[in-house]
This record gives sequence, structure tokens and C-alpha cells, in this order.
Amino acid sequence: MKSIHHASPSARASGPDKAVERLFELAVLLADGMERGLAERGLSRARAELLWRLGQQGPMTQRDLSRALACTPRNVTGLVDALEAGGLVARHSHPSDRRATLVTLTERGAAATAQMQADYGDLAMALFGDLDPTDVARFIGDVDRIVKRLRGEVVPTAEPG
Amino acid sequence: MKSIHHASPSARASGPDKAVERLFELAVLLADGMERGLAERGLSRARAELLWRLGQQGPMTQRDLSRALACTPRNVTGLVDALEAGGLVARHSHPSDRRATLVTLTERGAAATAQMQADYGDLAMALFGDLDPTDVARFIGDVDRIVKRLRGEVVPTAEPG
DNA sequence: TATTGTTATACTCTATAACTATA
DNA sequence: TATAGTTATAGAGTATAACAATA
Repeated sequence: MKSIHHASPSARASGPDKAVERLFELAVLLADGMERGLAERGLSRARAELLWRLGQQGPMTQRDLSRALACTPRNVTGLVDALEAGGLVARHSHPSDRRATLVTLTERGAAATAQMQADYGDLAMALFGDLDPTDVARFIGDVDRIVKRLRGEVVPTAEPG
Repeated sequence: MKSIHHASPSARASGPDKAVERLFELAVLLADGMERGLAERGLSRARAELLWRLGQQGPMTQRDLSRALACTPRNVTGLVDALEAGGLVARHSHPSDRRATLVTLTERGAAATAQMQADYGDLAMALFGDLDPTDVARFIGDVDRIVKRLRGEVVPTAEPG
């Protein structure tokens, strides 16, 4: 379990500095929390994401998975190996291309993705379920603005201390 | 460069679902962007964090570093080995405890942490510098509320698709 | 006895390169 | 000739366990 951010927020940071500090803190909490939850079910972030993709988009070739996950085909081989050994996915021959392998969710794999989906909804309600929809919408707008800027801006090499 | 979240936001998600979706998107962007920026300078997240700690808190034993970074002493050995090979930190004998090793920043290491600090400030201004301080303060409050809930809540095993 | 840092070993994620089987 | 997936190899980050030197 790693953490990007440990120290308590500086008392005298400027508004923008404080805001970025909190954002990093939030990012770390989300990532660590997710990883911890996944680990309790024997899943890593990388394996869970592959599973999730199959759940969202249905059976795929490993090549498609490597594109969806933005990693190398070799990497997919390893992830599928592990998930297959755990009984969460299965390899099938592709009906029209004998080079390709179709990866599908097993029953256990489908159950795992359903559980992930449910947990995701639970988190959403725990964080925002009691808020006025107007406030939620405003907050979404705020985050959207930041996301858009990040997609166009240089991102820091630093972390809050 | 990994990504937790790839697909476009679902069009029909509820407000809370959308909000969490955006938060994960933001977390991924921050993490990936930071890692990319660090990589341009030959640093990884783990090594950068060790450097950052030394910059914030001054010379430390490896044992202290393992506590600060929440990792094993063995892990610290590897990180310090790498940073030492890169000329960013140096090992010194501890003045009063001959078992311990004091790790210090070299000049190059200090320059690297200064650069990280500067980049961090640049990001803060790029994201929030043009906003009304009142809006920034409100946003900080929103994120604070989420952070507090995350510290007390179960965090999901799922990721947005 | 307890602590500091190391060696030894192992697992996960990731990458490149070379190779096989197919297209 | 190009593509899908594999083996081979490598490096980073992480962990546990055993060990040496020191406290």
C-alpha cells in the first residue's frame, strides 16, 4: 500500500496550493482505498481493470485488451494467465481468426465485476447521496473544469509534503 | 503509464455516480501526469517521494524513511541504492548509532526537490490561479468533506468504466 | 534481547525483442 | 508482409525471512 502524500497540510499555503494539496490527498485516498478493497478479494488494480473491461464491453481478444488497457500484448498475456489461473476469465479460440484468443468472464469473473459495480455505487451514495443534487452538479462542474485543464496543461513532477 | 479509467463517462449515470466517476478520472490524471513529469527527469514516484521527504524533513536514517514512506526497510535500501547511484542522495554514518545510516540530499538532489516544489506551485496556479478566492475556498471545503468521509468509509473495489 | 540495515528470495506490473502460427 | 500471442529477458516496486553488526 503506497502513498503519494503523507504530511499534514501546510498551515500557511495559498488557496491554490491548498486546493492542489487536497486534490493529491484525495487521489491517494481513492487509489489506496480501491487497492485495499481489491486486495481483500485477491485482485490487483491491473487485474481488476481487465476484468472490469470485459464486464463493460464483453469478450475481447487479447489484442483488444492491450489497446483498451494501454499496455503491451505481453502484459495482457500475464494478466490473463493470472486471472485464468484464478478461475475469473477463460481463453477461447476466435471463431474466424485462428491467431487470436477470445477472453471471456467466467461465472466467478462476472460475479466479481458485479460486486465491483455494486461497491462503486455504494461509494457514490456514501460520498454524495445525501447532498442536494444542485450541489452535486456544481461539484461535478468544478471537477470537470480541472480535468479539462489537466488534459491541456503540464502536470507537476511534485507532490505535497 | 497506467490508467485506472479509460472509457467515456456513462451518459445516464446518476449525479453521485457521475461525481465519483469524475473523481476517479481526476485521480488518474493527477497520478499519470505526475509520473510522466517525474519520468522526464529520470525519477519514479517512489524515488521522488523519498527525495521529497528528505527535502521537507532533512537528513534521516533509513529506518525513519521506512516509517515515513510506510514501506519496509528492505524497500528503502533499494530506493536509496538507486538514488545514490544517480547522485541524488548520499549515505553517511550516523554520529551516535553505528548501526544506522543517515541519508542526505546531494546538491543535485536538493535541486531536484526545489524543482518539484516549483512545479507544484505552477500546477496550483494553472488550475486555480484565475479563480475567485471564495470559489477556491468553497472547493477546498467540498474536497475536505469527501476526504473526511473516505477516511471513515469503506472505499470501493471498483473503477468507473 | 531489540534494532539497523543487509542479503536472499519471491511476486506483480511493466517493457522490449525475438519467435511461431496464422492472415 | 503484417498481425496475434507467446517465450525470453529485464527492471522497478513491493514483501517476508534470515543474518550481521551494534545497541
